[in-house]
Amino acid sequence: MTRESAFPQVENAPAPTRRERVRQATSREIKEIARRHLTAHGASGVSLRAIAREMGMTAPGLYRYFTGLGDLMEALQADLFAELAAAVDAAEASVPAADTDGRLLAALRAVRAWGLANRAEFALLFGPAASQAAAAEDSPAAEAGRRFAATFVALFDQLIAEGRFTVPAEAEASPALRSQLEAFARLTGFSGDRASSGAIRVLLSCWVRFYGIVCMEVFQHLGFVADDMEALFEAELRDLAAGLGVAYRAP
Amino acid sequence: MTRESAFPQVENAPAPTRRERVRQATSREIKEIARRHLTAHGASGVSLRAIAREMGMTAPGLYRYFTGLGDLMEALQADLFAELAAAVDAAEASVPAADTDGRLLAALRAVRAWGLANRAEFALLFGPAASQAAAAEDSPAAEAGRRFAATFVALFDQLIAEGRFTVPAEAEASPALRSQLEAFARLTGFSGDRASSGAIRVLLSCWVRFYGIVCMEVFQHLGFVADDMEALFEAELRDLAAGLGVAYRAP
DNA sequence: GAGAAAAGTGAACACCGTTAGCTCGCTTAC
DNA sequence: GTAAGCGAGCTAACGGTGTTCACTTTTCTC
Repeated sequence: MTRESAFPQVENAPAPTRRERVRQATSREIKEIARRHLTAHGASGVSLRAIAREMGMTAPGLYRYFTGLGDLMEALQADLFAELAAAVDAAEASVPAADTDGRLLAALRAVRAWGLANRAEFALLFGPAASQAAAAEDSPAAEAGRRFAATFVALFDQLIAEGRFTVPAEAEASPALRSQLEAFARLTGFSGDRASSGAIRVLLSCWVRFYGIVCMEVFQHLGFVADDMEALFEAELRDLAAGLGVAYRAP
Repeated sequence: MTRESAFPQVENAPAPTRRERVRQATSREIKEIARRHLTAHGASGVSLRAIAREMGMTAPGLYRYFTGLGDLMEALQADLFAELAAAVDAAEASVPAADTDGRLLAALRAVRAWGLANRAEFALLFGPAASQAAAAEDSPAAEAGRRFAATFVALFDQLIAEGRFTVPAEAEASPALRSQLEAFARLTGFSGDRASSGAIRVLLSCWVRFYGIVCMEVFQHLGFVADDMEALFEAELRDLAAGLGVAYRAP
Protein backbone atom coordinates (compact mmCIF):
# COMPACT_ATOMS: atom_id res chain seq x y z
CA MET A 1 0.00 0.00 0.00
CA THR A 2 3.01 2.26 -0.16
CA ARG A 3 2.01 2.95 -3.73
CA GLU A 4 0.04 5.84 -2.36
CA SER A 5 3.26 7.70 -1.80
CA ALA A 6 3.63 7.90 -5.55
CA PHE A 7 1.10 10.73 -5.41
CA PRO A 8 2.81 13.75 -3.94
CA GLN A 9 1.11 14.99 -0.80
CA VAL A 10 -0.89 18.17 -1.25
CA GLU A 11 0.96 20.96 0.49
CA ASN A 12 -0.36 21.74 3.95
CA ALA A 13 -2.57 18.67 4.03
CA PRO A 14 -1.71 17.05 7.37
CA ALA A 15 -0.82 13.60 6.04
CA PRO A 16 -4.17 11.79 6.15
CA THR A 17 -3.87 8.67 8.22
CA ARG A 18 -4.97 5.37 6.82
CA ARG A 19 -8.12 5.47 8.94
CA GLU A 20 -8.88 8.87 7.59
CA ARG A 21 -8.57 7.65 4.04
CA VAL A 22 -10.89 4.69 4.41
CA ARG A 23 -13.29 6.95 6.24
CA GLN A 24 -13.36 9.34 3.29
CA ALA A 25 -13.89 6.43 0.93
CA THR A 26 -16.86 5.15 2.93
CA SER A 27 -18.33 8.63 3.10
CA ARG A 28 -17.97 8.93 -0.65
CA GLU A 29 -19.58 5.55 -1.19
CA ILE A 30 -22.56 6.51 0.93
CA LYS A 31 -23.08 9.66 -1.11
CA GLU A 32 -22.63 7.79 -4.37
CA ILE A 33 -25.34 5.32 -3.52
CA ALA A 34 -27.58 8.07 -2.20
CA ARG A 35 -27.09 9.89 -5.48
CA ARG A 36 -28.14 6.83 -7.42
CA HIS A 37 -31.27 6.45 -5.35
CA LEU A 38 -31.99 10.15 -5.78
CA THR A 39 -31.71 9.86 -9.54
CA ALA A 40 -33.84 6.75 -9.64
CA HIS A 41 -36.61 7.52 -7.15
CA GLY A 42 -36.45 11.19 -6.27
CA ALA A 43 -35.48 12.85 -3.02
CA SER A 44 -38.05 10.92 -1.00
CA GLY A 45 -36.57 7.69 -2.32
CA VAL A 46 -33.31 8.19 -0.49
CA SER A 47 -33.24 6.19 2.73
CA LEU A 48 -30.48 5.37 5.14
CA ARG A 49 -31.61 1.80 5.56
CA ALA A 50 -31.61 1.11 1.84
CA ILE A 51 -28.18 2.67 1.44
CA ALA A 52 -26.79 0.66 4.33
CA ARG A 53 -28.32 -2.51 2.93
CA GLU A 54 -26.68 -1.92 -0.42
CA MET A 55 -23.34 -1.38 1.31
CA GLY A 56 -23.64 -4.55 3.35
CA MET A 57 -23.95 -2.72 6.62
CA THR A 58 -26.71 -1.55 8.94
CA ALA A 59 -28.36 1.85 9.11
CA PRO A 60 -27.07 2.96 12.51
CA GLY A 61 -23.56 2.58 11.18
CA LEU A 62 -24.16 5.47 8.82
CA TYR A 63 -24.55 7.75 11.81
CA ARG A 64 -20.79 7.61 12.16
CA TYR A 65 -20.62 9.55 8.91
CA PHE A 66 -23.68 11.77 8.92
CA THR A 67 -25.73 12.99 11.81
CA GLY A 68 -28.90 11.85 10.07
CA LEU A 69 -30.73 11.70 6.80
CA GLY A 70 -31.03 15.47 6.62
CA ASP A 71 -27.30 15.86 7.02
CA LEU A 72 -26.68 13.38 4.21
CA MET A 73 -29.05 15.25 1.94
CA GLU A 74 -27.27 18.48 2.70
CA ALA A 75 -23.91 16.95 1.90
CA LEU A 76 -25.39 15.60 -1.30
CA GLN A 77 -26.66 19.06 -2.12
CA ALA A 78 -23.18 20.47 -1.70
CA ASP A 79 -21.74 17.79 -3.98
CA LEU A 80 -24.40 18.43 -6.58
CA PHE A 81 -23.71 22.15 -6.57
CA ALA A 82 -20.07 21.32 -7.15
CA GLU A 83 -20.97 18.95 -9.96
CA LEU A 84 -23.18 21.53 -11.61
CA ALA A 85 -20.51 24.17 -11.22
CA ALA A 86 -18.01 21.82 -12.82
CA ALA A 87 -20.36 21.19 -15.74
CA VAL A 88 -20.76 24.91 -16.20
CA ASP A 89 -17.04 25.54 -15.97
CA ALA A 90 -16.39 22.80 -18.50
CA ALA A 91 -18.87 24.31 -20.92
CA GLU A 92 -17.36 27.70 -20.40
CA ALA A 93 -13.86 26.39 -20.90
CA SER A 94 -14.80 24.98 -24.30
CA VAL A 95 -15.09 28.55 -25.54
CA PRO A 96 -12.17 30.95 -26.02
CA ALA A 97 -11.57 32.91 -22.85
CA ALA A 98 -11.84 36.21 -24.68
CA ASP A 99 -15.28 35.39 -26.05
CA THR A 100 -17.39 36.59 -23.15
CA ASP A 101 -20.60 36.30 -25.12
CA GLY A 102 -19.94 32.72 -26.08
CA ARG A 103 -18.94 31.83 -22.56
CA LEU A 104 -22.11 33.25 -21.05
CA LEU A 105 -24.32 31.45 -23.55
CA ALA A 106 -22.47 28.20 -23.01
CA ALA A 107 -22.72 28.54 -19.24
CA LEU A 108 -26.45 29.17 -19.29
CA ARG A 109 -27.09 26.33 -21.68
CA ALA A 110 -25.02 24.06 -19.48
CA VAL A 111 -27.24 24.75 -16.49
CA ARG A 112 -30.34 23.87 -18.48
CA ALA A 113 -28.76 20.73 -19.91
CA TRP A 114 -27.64 19.57 -16.50
CA GLY A 115 -31.08 20.20 -15.05
CA LEU A 116 -32.79 18.23 -17.77
CA ALA A 117 -30.35 15.36 -17.39
CA ASN A 118 -30.66 15.45 -13.59
CA ARG A 119 -34.20 16.45 -12.74
CA ALA A 120 -34.34 15.19 -9.17
CA GLU A 121 -30.93 16.66 -8.45
CA PHE A 122 -31.92 20.00 -9.89
CA ALA A 123 -35.07 19.98 -7.78
CA LEU A 124 -32.96 19.41 -4.70
CA LEU A 125 -30.84 22.44 -5.50
CA PHE A 126 -33.41 24.85 -6.83
CA GLY A 127 -36.76 23.53 -5.70
CA PRO A 128 -38.66 24.44 -2.56
CA ALA A 129 -36.21 24.99 0.31
CA ALA A 130 -37.39 21.82 2.04
CA SER A 131 -37.05 21.93 5.78
CA GLN A 132 -33.83 23.62 6.67
CA ALA A 133 -35.63 26.60 8.19
CA ALA A 134 -32.98 29.20 7.64
CA ALA A 135 -30.79 26.99 5.44
CA ALA A 136 -27.81 27.78 7.61
CA GLU A 137 -26.04 30.62 5.88
CA ASP A 138 -22.71 28.89 6.49
CA SER A 139 -23.57 25.29 5.67
CA PRO A 140 -21.36 23.45 3.16
CA ALA A 141 -24.36 23.35 0.82
CA ALA A 142 -24.82 27.11 0.96
CA GLU A 143 -21.11 27.54 0.45
CA ALA A 144 -21.18 25.30 -2.62
CA GLY A 145 -24.17 27.23 -3.88
CA ARG A 146 -22.24 30.45 -3.63
CA ARG A 147 -19.31 28.92 -5.44
CA PHE A 148 -21.68 27.96 -8.24
CA ALA A 149 -23.14 31.43 -8.34
CA ALA A 150 -19.65 32.93 -8.44
CA THR A 151 -19.19 31.73 -12.01
CA PHE A 152 -22.11 33.80 -13.13
CA VAL A 153 -21.21 36.72 -10.95
CA ALA A 154 -17.83 36.79 -12.67
CA LEU A 155 -19.39 36.69 -16.11
CA PHE A 156 -21.91 39.37 -15.28
CA ASP A 157 -19.23 41.45 -13.68
CA GLN A 158 -17.35 41.40 -16.92
CA LEU A 159 -20.42 42.54 -18.82
CA ILE A 160 -20.66 45.46 -16.47
CA ALA A 161 -16.97 46.23 -16.88
CA GLU A 162 -17.34 46.22 -20.64
CA GLY A 163 -20.37 48.49 -20.38
CA ARG A 164 -22.41 46.14 -22.51
CA PHE A 165 -25.91 47.19 -21.62
CA THR A 166 -27.61 50.47 -20.84
CA VAL A 167 -28.29 50.85 -17.16
CA PRO A 168 -31.68 52.20 -16.10
CA ALA A 169 -31.62 55.55 -14.38
CA GLU A 170 -31.06 55.31 -10.66
CA ALA A 171 -34.04 57.51 -10.01
CA GLU A 172 -36.34 54.86 -11.41
CA ALA A 173 -35.81 52.55 -8.50
CA SER A 174 -37.42 53.11 -5.13
CA PRO A 175 -35.03 53.70 -2.23
CA ALA A 176 -36.03 50.36 -0.74
CA LEU A 177 -35.12 48.56 -3.94
CA ARG A 178 -31.87 50.44 -4.26
CA SER A 179 -30.68 49.51 -0.81
CA GLN A 180 -31.64 45.89 -1.38
CA LEU A 181 -29.75 45.76 -4.63
CA GLU A 182 -26.72 47.32 -3.07
CA ALA A 183 -26.78 44.83 -0.23
CA PHE A 184 -27.07 42.05 -2.77
CA ALA A 185 -24.12 43.34 -4.77
CA ARG A 186 -22.02 43.50 -1.63
CA LEU A 187 -22.92 39.98 -0.54
CA THR A 188 -22.39 38.33 -3.88
CA GLY A 189 -19.11 40.01 -4.52
CA PHE A 190 -19.77 42.25 -7.45
CA SER A 191 -16.97 44.73 -7.85
CA GLY A 192 -18.38 47.48 -5.72
CA ASP A 193 -17.47 50.66 -7.51
CA ARG A 194 -18.58 49.76 -11.00
CA ALA A 195 -21.67 47.76 -10.15
CA SER A 196 -24.37 50.37 -9.80
CA SER A 197 -27.67 49.27 -8.32
CA GLY A 198 -29.20 49.76 -11.76
CA ALA A 199 -26.81 47.31 -13.34
CA ILE A 200 -27.42 44.76 -10.61
CA ARG A 201 -31.10 45.12 -11.19
CA VAL A 202 -30.71 44.22 -14.86
CA LEU A 203 -28.63 41.16 -14.06
CA LEU A 204 -30.92 39.97 -11.31
CA SER A 205 -33.85 40.35 -13.63
CA CYS A 206 -32.14 38.21 -16.23
CA TRP A 207 -31.25 35.61 -13.68
CA VAL A 208 -34.84 35.41 -12.48
CA ARG A 209 -36.02 35.00 -16.02
CA PHE A 210 -33.52 32.28 -16.68
CA TYR A 211 -34.43 30.54 -13.45
CA GLY A 212 -38.07 30.70 -14.47
CA ILE A 213 -37.71 29.08 -17.85
CA VAL A 214 -35.38 26.36 -16.63
CA CYS A 215 -37.48 25.51 -13.58
CA MET A 216 -40.62 25.35 -15.67
CA GLU A 217 -38.99 22.94 -18.02
CA VAL A 218 -37.26 20.78 -15.45
CA PHE A 219 -40.27 20.69 -13.13
CA GLN A 220 -42.34 19.72 -16.13
CA HIS A 221 -44.92 22.42 -15.97
CA LEU A 222 -46.04 23.62 -19.33
CA GLY A 223 -45.61 19.99 -20.29
CA PHE A 224 -48.58 20.48 -22.54
CA VAL A 225 -46.69 22.99 -24.64
CA ALA A 226 -44.32 20.44 -26.02
CA ASP A 227 -42.00 17.67 -25.01
CA ASP A 228 -39.06 19.54 -26.31
CA MET A 229 -38.98 23.10 -25.09
CA GLU A 230 -35.59 23.83 -26.56
CA ALA A 231 -37.00 26.21 -29.15
CA LEU A 232 -38.76 28.22 -26.47
CA PHE A 233 -35.68 28.20 -24.28
CA GLU A 234 -33.50 29.44 -27.11
CA ALA A 235 -35.98 32.18 -27.93
CA GLU A 236 -35.93 33.26 -24.32
CA LEU A 237 -32.16 33.11 -24.25
CA ARG A 238 -32.01 35.29 -27.33
CA ASP A 239 -34.15 37.97 -25.65
CA LEU A 240 -32.14 37.68 -22.51
CA ALA A 241 -28.89 38.12 -24.36
CA ALA A 242 -30.27 41.10 -26.21
CA GLY A 243 -31.10 42.79 -22.91
CA LEU A 244 -27.54 42.27 -21.74
CA GLY A 245 -25.86 43.50 -24.90
CA VAL A 246 -24.65 40.01 -25.62
CA ALA A 247 -24.59 38.72 -29.18
CA TYR A 248 -26.83 35.67 -29.44
CA ARG A 249 -25.57 32.65 -31.32
CA ALA A 250 -27.44 29.45 -32.04
CA PRO A 251 -26.09 26.47 -30.09
CA MET B 1 -82.22 16.45 9.66
CA THR B 2 -84.93 17.60 7.30
CA ARG B 3 -83.52 21.08 7.67
CA GLU B 4 -81.37 20.31 4.67
CA SER B 5 -84.42 20.65 2.48
CA ALA B 6 -84.39 24.35 3.30
CA PHE B 7 -81.58 24.66 0.81
CA PRO B 8 -83.01 24.35 -2.67
CA GLN B 9 -81.57 21.43 -4.56
CA VAL B 10 -79.14 22.35 -7.28
CA GLU B 11 -80.78 21.73 -10.61
CA ASN B 12 -79.83 18.41 -12.17
CA ALA B 13 -78.09 17.18 -9.06
CA PRO B 14 -79.58 13.74 -8.56
CA ALA B 15 -80.89 14.24 -5.03
CA PRO B 16 -77.86 13.24 -2.94
CA THR B 17 -78.82 10.54 -0.50
CA ARG B 18 -78.02 10.93 3.14
CA ARG B 19 -75.16 8.47 2.82
CA GLU B 20 -73.77 10.47 -0.04
CA ARG B 21 -73.87 13.64 2.04
CA VAL B 22 -72.03 12.23 5.02
CA ARG B 23 -69.55 10.67 2.62
CA GLN B 24 -68.84 14.06 1.11
CA ALA B 25 -68.49 15.54 4.57
CA THR B 26 -65.98 12.89 5.61
CA SER B 27 -64.04 13.37 2.41
CA ARG B 28 -63.94 17.10 3.06
CA GLU B 29 -62.81 16.56 6.63
CA ILE B 30 -59.96 14.34 5.48
CA LYS B 31 -58.76 16.99 3.08
CA GLU B 32 -59.14 19.73 5.65
CA ILE B 33 -56.94 17.92 8.12
CA ALA B 34 -54.47 17.02 5.39
CA ARG B 35 -54.33 20.67 4.46
CA ARG B 36 -53.56 21.65 8.04
CA HIS B 37 -50.75 19.14 8.22
CA LEU B 38 -49.45 20.34 4.86
CA THR B 39 -49.36 23.92 6.10
CA ALA B 40 -47.73 22.95 9.35
CA HIS B 41 -45.16 20.37 8.30
CA GLY B 42 -44.86 20.43 4.53
CA ALA B 43 -45.89 17.86 1.98
CA SER B 44 -43.88 15.10 3.61
CA GLY B 45 -45.69 15.80 6.87
CA VAL B 46 -49.01 14.61 5.52
CA SER B 47 -49.70 11.03 6.60
CA LEU B 48 -52.80 8.90 6.42
CA ARG B 49 -52.29 7.45 9.85
CA ALA B 50 -51.99 10.85 11.49
CA ILE B 51 -55.08 12.10 9.71
CA ALA B 52 -57.06 9.04 10.70
CA ARG B 53 -55.88 9.36 14.29
CA GLU B 54 -57.04 12.94 14.42
CA MET B 55 -60.43 11.91 13.06
CA GLY B 56 -60.78 9.12 15.56
CA MET B 57 -60.59 6.38 13.02
CA THR B 58 -57.99 4.02 11.60
CA ALA B 59 -55.86 4.48 8.50
CA PRO B 60 -57.30 1.69 6.36
CA GLY B 61 -60.68 3.37 6.66
CA LEU B 62 -59.40 6.27 4.60
CA TYR B 63 -58.97 3.92 1.67
CA ARG B 64 -62.75 4.07 1.29
CA TYR B 65 -62.27 7.69 0.26
CA PHE B 66 -58.95 7.80 -1.50
CA THR B 67 -57.05 5.06 -3.20
CA GLY B 68 -53.91 5.98 -1.29
CA LEU B 69 -51.76 8.85 -0.08
CA GLY B 70 -50.93 9.89 -3.61
CA ASP B 71 -54.56 10.13 -4.50
CA LEU B 72 -55.24 12.29 -1.47
CA MET B 73 -52.40 14.61 -2.40
CA GLU B 74 -53.75 14.92 -5.89
CA ALA B 75 -57.20 15.78 -4.61
CA LEU B 76 -55.60 18.32 -2.31
CA GLN B 77 -53.75 19.77 -5.27
CA ALA B 78 -57.02 20.20 -7.13
CA ASP B 79 -58.59 21.94 -4.14
CA LEU B 80 -55.60 24.21 -3.78
CA PHE B 81 -55.72 25.21 -7.41
CA ALA B 82 -59.36 26.08 -6.88
CA GLU B 83 -58.51 28.06 -3.77
CA LEU B 84 -55.79 29.97 -5.57
CA ALA B 85 -58.08 30.62 -8.50
CA ALA B 86 -60.70 31.94 -6.12
CA ALA B 87 -58.17 34.24 -4.48
CA VAL B 88 -57.17 35.54 -7.88
CA ASP B 89 -60.76 36.01 -8.96
CA ALA B 90 -61.53 37.86 -5.75
CA ALA B 91 -58.60 40.20 -6.27
CA GLU B 92 -59.66 40.75 -9.84
CA ALA B 93 -63.23 41.41 -8.84
CA SER B 94 -62.14 44.17 -6.50
CA VAL B 95 -61.20 46.20 -9.55
CA PRO B 96 -63.66 47.67 -12.06
CA ALA B 97 -64.30 45.18 -14.83
CA ALA B 98 -63.37 47.69 -17.50
CA ASP B 99 -59.96 48.31 -15.95
CA THR B 100 -58.03 45.53 -17.64
CA ASP B 101 -54.71 46.92 -16.49
CA GLY B 102 -55.77 47.04 -12.87
CA ARG B 103 -57.25 43.58 -13.03
CA LEU B 104 -54.11 42.05 -14.44
CA LEU B 105 -51.91 43.68 -11.84
CA ALA B 106 -54.27 42.63 -9.07
CA ALA B 107 -54.39 39.06 -10.34
CA LEU B 108 -50.62 38.72 -10.52
CA ARG B 109 -50.15 40.24 -7.09
CA ALA B 110 -52.75 37.87 -5.74
CA VAL B 111 -50.79 34.86 -6.92
CA ARG B 112 -47.67 36.11 -5.20
CA ALA B 113 -49.51 36.94 -2.01
CA TRP B 114 -51.16 33.53 -1.90
CA GLY B 115 -47.85 31.82 -2.50
CA LEU B 116 -46.15 33.70 0.30
CA ALA B 117 -49.00 32.99 2.67
CA ASN B 118 -49.11 29.33 1.64
CA ARG B 119 -45.58 28.23 0.88
CA ALA B 120 -46.01 24.48 1.16
CA GLU B 121 -49.23 24.63 -0.82
CA PHE B 122 -47.60 26.69 -3.54
CA ALA B 123 -44.75 24.23 -3.71
CA LEU B 124 -47.23 21.42 -4.20
CA LEU B 125 -48.79 23.23 -7.14
CA PHE B 126 -45.76 24.75 -8.82
CA GLY B 127 -42.79 22.85 -7.48
CA PRO B 128 -41.12 19.79 -8.96
CA ALA B 129 -43.73 17.49 -10.50
CA ALA B 130 -43.19 14.89 -7.79
CA SER B 131 -43.87 11.39 -8.92
CA GLN B 132 -46.89 11.40 -11.14
CA ALA B 133 -44.86 10.46 -14.18
CA ALA B 134 -47.05 12.03 -16.81
CA ALA B 135 -49.30 13.89 -14.34
CA ALA B 136 -52.35 12.41 -16.03
CA GLU B 137 -53.49 15.00 -18.49
CA ASP B 138 -57.10 14.46 -17.39
CA SER B 139 -56.70 14.25 -13.62
CA PRO B 140 -58.87 16.51 -11.47
CA ALA B 141 -55.70 18.32 -10.41
CA ALA B 142 -54.71 19.04 -14.00
CA GLU B 143 -58.25 20.15 -14.72
CA ALA B 144 -58.18 22.53 -11.75
CA GLY B 145 -54.83 23.80 -12.93
CA ARG B 146 -56.26 24.62 -16.30
CA ARG B 147 -59.19 26.41 -14.70
CA PHE B 148 -56.69 28.51 -12.77
CA ALA B 149 -54.74 29.26 -15.92
CA ALA B 150 -57.94 30.21 -17.71
CA THR B 151 -58.19 33.41 -15.68
CA PHE B 152 -54.90 34.59 -17.05
CA VAL B 153 -55.59 33.34 -20.53
CA ALA B 154 -58.72 35.49 -20.52
CA LEU B 155 -56.82 38.54 -19.35
CA PHE B 156 -54.03 38.03 -21.84
CA ASP B 157 -56.54 37.40 -24.57
CA GLN B 158 -58.05 40.76 -23.88
CA LEU B 159 -54.65 42.43 -24.12
CA ILE B 160 -54.25 40.86 -27.52
CA ALA B 161 -57.71 41.97 -28.57
CA GLU B 162 -56.92 45.50 -27.50
CA GLY B 163 -53.67 45.38 -29.40
CA ARG B 164 -51.76 46.55 -26.38
CA PHE B 165 -48.26 45.45 -27.23
CA THR B 166 -46.21 45.26 -30.38
CA VAL B 167 -45.90 41.73 -31.63
CA PRO B 168 -42.48 40.58 -32.83
CA ALA B 169 -42.23 39.75 -36.50
CA GLU B 170 -43.21 36.19 -37.30
CA ALA B 171 -40.04 35.70 -39.26
CA GLU B 172 -37.99 36.07 -36.09
CA ALA B 173 -39.20 32.77 -34.71
CA SER B 174 -37.93 29.44 -35.94
CA PRO B 175 -40.51 27.16 -37.54
CA ALA B 176 -40.18 24.76 -34.61
CA LEU B 177 -40.98 27.51 -32.16
CA ARG B 178 -43.88 28.76 -34.24
CA SER B 179 -45.57 25.40 -34.38
CA GLN B 180 -45.07 24.92 -30.66
CA LEU B 181 -46.59 28.27 -29.90
CA GLU B 182 -49.53 27.58 -32.13
CA ALA B 183 -50.14 24.24 -30.46
CA PHE B 184 -49.96 25.97 -27.11
CA ALA B 185 -52.46 28.60 -28.17
CA ARG B 186 -54.85 25.92 -29.35
CA LEU B 187 -54.58 23.90 -26.16
CA THR B 188 -54.99 26.77 -23.77
CA GLY B 189 -57.91 28.28 -25.60
CA PHE B 190 -56.59 31.55 -26.90
CA SER B 191 -58.93 32.91 -29.48
CA GLY B 192 -57.37 31.36 -32.51
CA ASP B 193 -57.63 33.97 -35.21
CA ARG B 194 -56.29 36.95 -33.30
CA ALA B 195 -53.63 35.21 -31.26
CA SER B 196 -50.62 35.14 -33.52
CA SER B 197 -47.72 32.98 -32.50
CA GLY B 198 -45.77 36.17 -31.89
CA ALA B 199 -48.31 37.42 -29.41
CA ILE B 200 -48.37 34.09 -27.60
CA ARG B 201 -44.62 34.22 -27.40
CA VAL B 202 -44.74 37.56 -25.61
CA LEU B 203 -47.32 36.33 -23.14
CA LEU B 204 -45.54 33.09 -22.45
CA SER B 205 -42.35 34.98 -21.89
CA CYS B 206 -44.08 37.19 -19.34
CA TRP B 207 -45.59 34.23 -17.61
CA VAL B 208 -42.22 32.53 -17.34
CA ARG B 209 -40.73 35.65 -15.89
CA PHE B 210 -43.51 35.99 -13.38
CA TYR B 211 -43.22 32.32 -12.47
CA GLY B 212 -39.52 32.81 -11.93
CA ILE B 213 -39.72 35.71 -9.55
CA VAL B 214 -42.55 34.22 -7.50
CA CYS B 215 -40.93 30.78 -7.26
CA MET B 216 -37.64 32.29 -6.20
CA GLU B 217 -39.32 34.20 -3.45
CA VAL B 218 -41.63 31.44 -2.25
CA PHE B 219 -38.94 28.77 -2.42
CA GLN B 220 -36.69 31.12 -0.50
CA HIS B 221 -33.80 31.24 -2.84
CA LEU B 222 -32.14 34.60 -2.99
CA GLY B 223 -32.96 34.65 0.69
CA PHE B 224 -29.74 36.51 1.16
CA VAL B 225 -30.98 39.41 -0.92
CA ALA B 226 -33.53 40.49 1.61
CA ASP B 227 -36.31 39.19 3.78
CA ASP B 228 -38.80 41.31 1.97
CA MET B 229 -38.52 41.01 -1.76
CA GLU B 230 -41.59 43.08 -2.45
CA ALA B 231 -39.58 45.95 -3.90
CA LEU B 232 -37.86 43.62 -6.32
CA PHE B 233 -41.13 41.96 -7.24
CA GLU B 234 -42.79 45.28 -7.94
CA ALA B 235 -39.86 46.39 -10.06
CA GLU B 236 -40.14 43.20 -12.05
CA LEU B 237 -43.88 43.65 -12.34
CA ARG B 238 -43.36 47.14 -13.65
CA ASP B 239 -41.07 45.89 -16.41
CA LEU B 240 -43.43 43.09 -17.19
CA ALA B 241 -46.38 45.45 -17.49
CA ALA B 242 -44.38 47.75 -19.71
CA GLY B 243 -43.69 44.89 -22.09
CA LEU B 244 -47.38 44.15 -22.30
CA GLY B 245 -48.52 47.70 -22.84
CA VAL B 246 -50.12 47.72 -19.43
CA ALA B 247 -49.98 50.81 -17.27
CA TYR B 248 -48.19 49.99 -14.03
CA ARG B 249 -49.65 51.23 -10.78
CA ALA B 250 -48.18 50.86 -7.32
CA PRO B 251 -50.17 48.46 -5.12
C1' DG C 1 -87.62 -7.35 9.00
C1' DA C 2 -84.21 -9.72 5.56
C1' DG C 3 -80.56 -9.02 2.58
C1' DA C 4 -77.11 -6.27 0.29
C1' DA C 5 -73.84 -2.71 0.17
C1' DA C 6 -71.00 0.42 2.32
C1' DA C 7 -68.07 1.97 6.28
C1' DG C 8 -64.84 0.94 9.41
C1' DT C 9 -61.68 -2.25 12.26
C1' DG C 10 -57.62 -5.33 13.57
C1' DA C 11 -53.85 -7.71 12.42
C1' DA C 12 -50.15 -8.15 9.63
C1' DC C 13 -46.27 -7.01 6.30
C1' DA C 14 -42.66 -4.34 4.93
C1' DC C 15 -40.67 -0.40 5.23
C1' DC C 16 -38.68 4.06 7.56
C1' DG C 17 -35.38 7.34 11.07
C1' DT C 18 -33.24 7.31 15.26
C1' DT C 19 -31.26 6.00 19.96
C1' DA C 20 -28.75 3.14 23.35
C1' DG C 21 -25.60 -0.13 24.67
C1' DC C 22 -22.42 -3.27 23.26
C1' DT C 23 -18.28 -5.67 20.80
C1' DC C 24 -14.32 -5.84 18.13
C1' DG C 25 -10.12 -4.19 15.97
C1' DC C 26 -6.93 -0.65 14.89
C1' DT C 27 -3.96 2.93 16.68
C1' DT C 28 -1.47 5.02 19.95
C1' DA C 29 1.18 5.63 24.27
C1' DC C 30 3.84 3.76 27.51
C1' DG D 1 5.27 -5.48 23.29
C1' DT D 2 1.54 -4.72 25.53
C1' DA D 3 -2.36 -2.05 27.53
C1' DA D 4 -5.45 1.60 27.03
C1' DG D 5 -8.49 4.12 24.25
C1' DC D 6 -11.15 5.31 20.47
C1' DG D 7 -13.75 4.64 16.38
C1' DA D 8 -16.57 1.55 13.45
C1' DG D 9 -20.13 -1.24 13.29
C1' DC D 10 -23.76 -4.29 15.23
C1' DT D 11 -28.11 -5.73 17.70
C1' DA D 12 -32.22 -4.52 19.75
C1' DA D 13 -35.70 -1.55 20.37
C1' DC D 14 -39.13 2.49 19.88
C1' DG D 15 -42.24 4.81 17.33
C1' DG D 16 -43.58 6.05 12.95
C1' DT D 17 -45.10 5.16 7.90
C1' DG D 18 -48.26 3.06 3.53
C1' DT D 19 -50.90 -0.70 2.25
C1' DT D 20 -53.52 -5.28 2.07
C1' DC D 21 -56.78 -8.62 3.69
C1' DA D 22 -60.28 -10.62 6.19
C1' DC D 23 -63.58 -9.45 9.19
C1' DT D 24 -67.46 -6.90 11.71
C1' DT D 25 -70.64 -3.26 12.14
C1' DT D 26 -73.65 0.07 10.39
C1' DT D 27 -76.87 1.77 7.09
C1' DC D 28 -79.86 1.67 3.24
C1' DT D 29 -83.21 -0.73 0.29
C1' DC D 30 -86.78 -3.71 -0.79
